[in-house]
Parts: sequence; structure tokens; C-alpha cells
Amino acid sequence: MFSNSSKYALKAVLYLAVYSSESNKILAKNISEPINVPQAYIAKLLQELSRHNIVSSTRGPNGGFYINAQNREIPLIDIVSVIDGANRLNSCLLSVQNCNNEKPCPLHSFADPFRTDLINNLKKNTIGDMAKDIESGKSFLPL
Amino acid sequence: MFSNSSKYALKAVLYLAVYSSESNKILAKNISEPINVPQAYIAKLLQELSRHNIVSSTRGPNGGFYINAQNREIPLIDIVSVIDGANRLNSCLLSVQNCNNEKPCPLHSFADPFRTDLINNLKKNTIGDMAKDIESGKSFLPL
DNA sequence: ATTAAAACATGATATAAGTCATATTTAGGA
DNA sequence: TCCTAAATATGACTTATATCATGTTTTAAT
Ligand code: FES
Ligand code: FES
Repeated sequence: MFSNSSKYALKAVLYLAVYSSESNKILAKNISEPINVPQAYIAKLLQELSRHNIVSSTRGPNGGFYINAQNREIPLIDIVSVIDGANRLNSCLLSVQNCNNEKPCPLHSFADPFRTDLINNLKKNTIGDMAKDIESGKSFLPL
Repeated sequence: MFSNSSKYALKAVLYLAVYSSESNKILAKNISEPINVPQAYIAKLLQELSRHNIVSSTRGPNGGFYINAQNREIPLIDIVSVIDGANRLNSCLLSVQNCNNEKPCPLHSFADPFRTDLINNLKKNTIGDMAKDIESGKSFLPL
């Protein structure tokens, strides 16, 4: 579904959304442990996200990564698009090609509603939305 | 979601379900082209499935792979379990670990119902069921 | 029996995904 | 200004997945 890289990226971003702010930046190595991802790896992913303005960062002393108000409005789909490419989610369950509504494969009928709904949710829900769920105890960040 | 190998395996099995029978066995190399999978690769996958009694085969002249009445009753989930392992589908969207209903991750609420549904469908629907859909024109085998 | 056609078993290679290491640039503080 | 802490850029390494190749065993026909 998602690659490991996307999973890691999502976890890292949500972690930042909950625990960081413009005045409380977090070092890559300090994100690594709580989300259980090798630090050199998460650093690389965060750099990629930073380049696409999905997370914010400043370097030098007292630098680090953080999520600002603008980042908070970004939908989750942007994260997985940057890491996995835009249309990984559109691939047919039986083929490397894209899913095709006109010529549905045998699994299409019981897979497509799922995928469509998931994609819509990823477009609709922002980083901030998810952070709120975590803060209110409705959901949790897995290791 | 599924690995390419599982996709290929599913396609090959469904192809056999539609076009083969005990009296009409099909060679690995003749399955390869219509489902668009390298022949050495599909041969290997079919051998694995044969070892698990998901497809039938006989060797020697006039041999080949086929689906018999017993194979026809096998649910789709068995195919992907053999190729991808039993619990690839249960992994949490954000973690390599398994999905956990007691401590749902932020994506759980809009992913889990559908995944559960998908898994149930894979358990409920057999190879024969899918073949019937193809034969009746309700669905198609993708390249 | 001999031969040929096929699956079967095993392993080698290639490509992609994931992980690690190092050098460079930027920014803040002494 | 100089030093240090951090992100950044780039590339090397490792592991897993996907693909290919080769030899062996089984079966049926002659
Ligand atoms: S055509 Fe296969 S999932 Fe839609
Ligand atoms: S806990 Fe993440 S998908 Fe269920």
C-alpha cells in the first residue's frame, strides 16, 4: 500500500505536528527514537519533505525540524505523493498498470471503494487534523 | 498492498481457471504471454502454488498446469498467503507492525473497515467464483 | 527401452528499496 | 570573527524483490 518510506515520513511529520513548533524545533536524531526509525534514514526523508515545503527546518545551532501553521494545513496525500510518487495508490490490484473502471479486474469490485475512500480521506485530512486526534487521545502514534 | 509476485500469481491462477481443465492443460510458457508476465518467473510461481496444491500439474509430454474441481473451491486469500505470507495485509498503515484496534493509529479509522472487508472478500470468494465473473463478462483479466 | 516433453528444484543475476556514512553549507553564539 | 551545531547534498552499502538460467526428474509416446 504505502512504502516503508512513506510510513516513516507520515509518522515523523505527525510526531513533529504534535511535539514541535516554531519555537521548539526538534533534531532529526531526537525524532528517530520515539518513532522507531533509523536516524540517518529519517533525516534523509525529512530533508526531502523540507525541500517540498511539507515540513519546516532551520539549520545551525538551535535549529531543527518543525511544523508551522502553514504546514499544518497540508493534506496527508502530499506526504505520500512526495515519497512514493503520485499514483502508486491507483494501481490495479492485479496489475502493475492503473486501475481501470471500464475494464474492472475480478478484484476491482471489492477493492475499489476502499481505495477511493482512502484516497479521499488522505486528500481531505490535513496534518493538523491528525495531530488533533492524537492530542485528544482519539488515536496514537505507533512505534 | 500485494507484491507483484502475488499479482502475477493471481492472474495466472485465474487465467488457468478460465482456460484450462484436466483435459486441457496449459504450459507455463503459454500462460506467460496472455497475462504479460515473464515466463521463467510465472513458472516459478506456479511451481510454488502447485507445491501447495492450489493449482494442479502433471509433467512429461502433454503435461502442464490446470485447475481442477477441488482447486476451484480454494479462496483467493490462500494464493496471496502462499506468496506474500499470511499477514502482510494486516500491517498497520503507519507501521511495519500489525494493526492494533486498541491503540489505533491516526489513519486507522478510515482504513481498517475497508481492509477488513477486503480480507473477508478474499476469504469468501473462491477461484471458481472469480472465473465465473470473467466468463460472464462481469470482469476482465488485465495484462 | 529409448526418447522427448514437460514440471521441478536450485541457484545466479539484476534491479529496486531501504539504510548508512561523509563531506558541505548555513546560522547562531562566544 | 571564529567556532560549533545543525540541516543539506551526495553517494556508498546492504537487503529484499524480481528476474533469469541451468540442470534434474517425471511421464507418456514410440
Ligand atoms: S481494475 Fe483491478 S483494482 Fe480496479
Ligand atoms: S493501527 Fe494503523 S491501520 Fe490500524
